[in-house]
Amino acid sequence: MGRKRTKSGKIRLAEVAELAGVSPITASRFFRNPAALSIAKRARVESAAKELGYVPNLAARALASQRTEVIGVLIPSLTNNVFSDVLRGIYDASEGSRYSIQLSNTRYSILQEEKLLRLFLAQKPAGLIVTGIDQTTESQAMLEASDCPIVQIMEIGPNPVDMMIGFSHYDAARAAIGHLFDQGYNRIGFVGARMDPRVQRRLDGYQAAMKDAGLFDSRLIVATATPTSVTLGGALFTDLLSKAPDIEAVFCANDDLALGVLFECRRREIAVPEQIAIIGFNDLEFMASAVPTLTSVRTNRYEMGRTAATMLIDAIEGRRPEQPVLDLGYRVMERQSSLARRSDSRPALSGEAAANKMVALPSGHD
Amino acid sequence: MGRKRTKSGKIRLAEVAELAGVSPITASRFFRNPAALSIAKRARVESAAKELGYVPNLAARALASQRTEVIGVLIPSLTNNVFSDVLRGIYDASEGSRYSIQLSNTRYSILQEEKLLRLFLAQKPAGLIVTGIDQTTESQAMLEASDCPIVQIMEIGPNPVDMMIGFSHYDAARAAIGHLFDQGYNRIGFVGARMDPRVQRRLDGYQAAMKDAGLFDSRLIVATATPTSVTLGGALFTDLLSKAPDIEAVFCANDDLALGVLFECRRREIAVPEQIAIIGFNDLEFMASAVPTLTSVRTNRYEMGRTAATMLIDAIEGRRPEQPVLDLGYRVMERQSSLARRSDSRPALSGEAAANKMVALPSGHD
DNA sequence: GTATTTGCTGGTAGCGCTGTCAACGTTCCT
DNA sequence: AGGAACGTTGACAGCGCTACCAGCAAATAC
Repeated sequence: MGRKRTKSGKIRLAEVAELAGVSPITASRFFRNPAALSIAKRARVESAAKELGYVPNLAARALASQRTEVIGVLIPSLTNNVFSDVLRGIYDASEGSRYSIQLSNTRYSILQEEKLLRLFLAQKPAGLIVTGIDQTTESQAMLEASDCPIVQIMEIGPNPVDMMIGFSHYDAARAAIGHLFDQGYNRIGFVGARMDPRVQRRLDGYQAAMKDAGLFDSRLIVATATPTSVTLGGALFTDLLSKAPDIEAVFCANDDLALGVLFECRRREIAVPEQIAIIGFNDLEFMASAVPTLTSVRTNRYEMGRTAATMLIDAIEGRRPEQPVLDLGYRVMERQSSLARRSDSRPALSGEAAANKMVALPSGHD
Repeated sequence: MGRKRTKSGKIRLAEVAELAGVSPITASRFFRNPAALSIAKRARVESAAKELGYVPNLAARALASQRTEVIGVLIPSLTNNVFSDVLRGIYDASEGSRYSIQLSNTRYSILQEEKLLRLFLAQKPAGLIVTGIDQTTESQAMLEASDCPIVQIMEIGPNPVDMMIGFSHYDAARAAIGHLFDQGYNRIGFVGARMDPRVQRRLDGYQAAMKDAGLFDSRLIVATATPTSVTLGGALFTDLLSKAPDIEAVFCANDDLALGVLFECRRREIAVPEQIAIIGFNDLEFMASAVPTLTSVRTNRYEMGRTAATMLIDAIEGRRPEQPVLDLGYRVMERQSSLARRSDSRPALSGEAAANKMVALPSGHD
């Protein structure tokens, strides 16, 4: 027990090295690149570390190596369950790796994002995951100047800072409206909340589709900056009904709103889809078990987070992806709430399986 | 521009000190305890730091001071929206403070929790937030031995490691069942998923209430270890119906299950609450706008997270709370889905406001 | 007026680890 | 056999900051 001089037996790399009978630097290498050691020493260091319960001091490592093993993640909201799926993917992918996640919330403010970015970058993160493509020019410049890999998630656009993974919200919205057209609905309302850039692009897609079909009418649009909720869905739908009582279908910018619309229909005894069809966005779990089951645009959020983190870690470790921009696409999950119109027979409440026809995959964008 | 020798103009504390005309140590003090400086130097250092855009190197600080400004948070799940509310509270409270949040996911495994705890503790966090009171004895020992403040969240129990904030799931479940008794329901089923310790204690509360009333019947209980979902709610309810077709009400261990039960009732054309009453747990946002509106037990998750982080930061900075164990209570939000039974008149679909009667607040526990 | 306290400032010496480079022994090649 | 190439190891010198203690001036006490 005379090995360590510090009180309370602090285990440093030096202690491990001493027990293993090697120099500290060799022990250090064991943790960073075990392959560089001979088999014998590798085993000796390993068992010494285990015996002493050695845990490396990350601060010292970061200071000495001039880099951290932190992946910074900037997302606009913790409330929105869309992001909790993405986060789950990110955390899952980071688990087992040496990297730890540092999460910050921009609250949908690109100025706040810029501030946080400056803070993050100063700590020399190993990599960065940022949401969306609407950074300030200042943020843009900082990201360009930084020497760590960066992944932009949630959507794809023309000028990736580095890597990018997401899908086209514009195309996805067009596909949703296209599906409703196919099913025979023409007078389609739009209900949106929060109206962040991605929701805005969904609105753009909706508008373009409606205009192309010669069906555009501004009275069909209800949008608010208020954060989304199920209750709000009901309220906005009520609004929409008063502006356009003759609507045949509603495209909801997210599933919470769609559920609110469904409940409001039930409250008003409006039959879905016979009187009004509903389509949501994101395909949260509950959509498939609602009554009627609710059509939605599936977005691969968990996979997006997971792939983003995996790509990032690969890039950090020098394995740059051959494809820096990944379009994860979307998929219109057709369910009862958007069954074909003007069929005289009441639609049977059958299972959804048969109705899950794939309408679009990778959004063949840019 | 000949000030700094390092390439690319790295700004260290020394640069700031030089520009301000003070020693590095004085500059250092400015950031840790400005009050210790004379007014004049304080201003000089401040403007020098701003001019150079100085950002402290956290790794160096941590290494030199032997402590970090990291608050470790251990939660069992990122999927469960209960935790996203708690997390939002934690992040909100940490914002503006000097502390950053380090989140890890135990996946409902106390062994995983133990492993993560060891990792965290080795980095000397400023404080720790852990979920629940069911740590392994080893974890318990590590927590006791650690010298940083610790808050246990989500529930309260007899032996706090340090601080504790939550409520009694047992009492809350009893209150839910008590409410159903009051409304005239006797044959009450239990539907639970995941069955983590807190859900288990809700089940215990349910069982105790039923036994006390002489109404216990094991066929009334459907519980599974499967993670919760709306769809699962429907499936478990189907199970329950087959085991006990004569049930009058269902207590769902969480709101997702409750929504699934509601949809399943609709699918089977079972009138709620006329044929079967429903009560959920957590009072997620959608409960109040479902049709019928769904009764639930409100738990103050955001406040719990926020208060936990605030208490922790206070404790870190030496302001220990006078009350180390905080019971945040719960509240049965009475809504249409549990309207009084055997009233011959169909219950009117009135607003919920009047029905929001407080049944219980702080759970007067230990 | 001297002794003591207080407030502010600076010097020195690391915190625990890793980057760089040199040196060693071994194997392989010509 | 001699030299090059490789694989493996270690010495040294910091990374940027802060703990500790000493020093100095101004304020207070006697």
